Amino acid sequence: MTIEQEFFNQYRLMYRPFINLVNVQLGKYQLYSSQWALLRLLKDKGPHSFVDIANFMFIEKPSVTRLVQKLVELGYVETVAGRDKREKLVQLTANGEEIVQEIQAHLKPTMEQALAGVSERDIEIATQVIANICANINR
Amino acid sequence: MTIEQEFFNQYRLMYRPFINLVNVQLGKYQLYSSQWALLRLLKDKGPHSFVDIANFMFIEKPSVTRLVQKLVELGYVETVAGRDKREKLVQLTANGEEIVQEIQAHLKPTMEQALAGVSERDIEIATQVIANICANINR
DNA sequence: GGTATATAGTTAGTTAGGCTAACTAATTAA
DNA sequence: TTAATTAGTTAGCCTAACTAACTATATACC
Repeated sequence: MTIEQEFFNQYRLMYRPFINLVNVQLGKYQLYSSQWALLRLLKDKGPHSFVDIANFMFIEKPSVTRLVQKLVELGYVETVAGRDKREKLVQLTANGEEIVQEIQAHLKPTMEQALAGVSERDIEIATQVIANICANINR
Repeated sequence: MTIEQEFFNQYRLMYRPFINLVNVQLGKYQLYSSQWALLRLLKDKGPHSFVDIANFMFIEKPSVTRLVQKLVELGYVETVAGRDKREKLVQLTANGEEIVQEIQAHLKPTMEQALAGVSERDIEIATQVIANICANINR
């Protein structure tokens, strides 16, 4: 097997165990990892329109609608008027801001344990490799 | 954001685009990436029981049943008697062996292009990082 | 200005790819 | 010989996406 195949093999193999682990931690907040990914995006980069979110997360608009609906129900995000009457911006509520911080702290030890024994340098390299692939794929 | 969070963020972000890319390539063979993962396991490591497959792929037994059913339909794998009357082993058919080789060749350029601009050394490091996380999570 | 086209978001229905619970058949331990 | 364990299956559920087709608003073209 080539090293490319080996990489993608390992990549795929890790996905389910990882998502399951995160989902267990998020259960406490009635969240799933997809919703958590959106909360993190809003926290890191501020309010976004539905289309922007779709582009950032590499998912389709209807998927964004559902994610946002659920997070609105939970009171973690809200929508406000955008640049014209069509556009809506999604942003964190005050409660959402708090919850994101809390979850981040809650997840930290789990993430650290998952990466136990891996040097910071190697984590950074792996992150960069994946970012490069993302860029290559979504060109 | 910590480097751990950054890594997992990137990791998750790449998943769908990658799987979609692979699935498009596999469409030609009426396969999805999950089925392809199983074919590759059988190719690399020979016949396995259902329980072994579940353990190797980190999925549950019923999921294995469905994967195998589909691959049997396609004529790529077959089941044979195992060590006792309960156990069944899954193995590639002659046709399956051929198809795996063909698909591997077909996927190669796509995989190489996805990893364009990434050094072999970094790919290996990234693979090792992910393997370590897998080991940490599934302990 | 009026019509065609494009854009933002929604709704409805489908899919991949998992899961758990509960089952049967065969095996092993008490 | 009876109870517990193990291998695989069936049925039904769930997440997290997808496409197609829709409404409402905005822009471009003649």
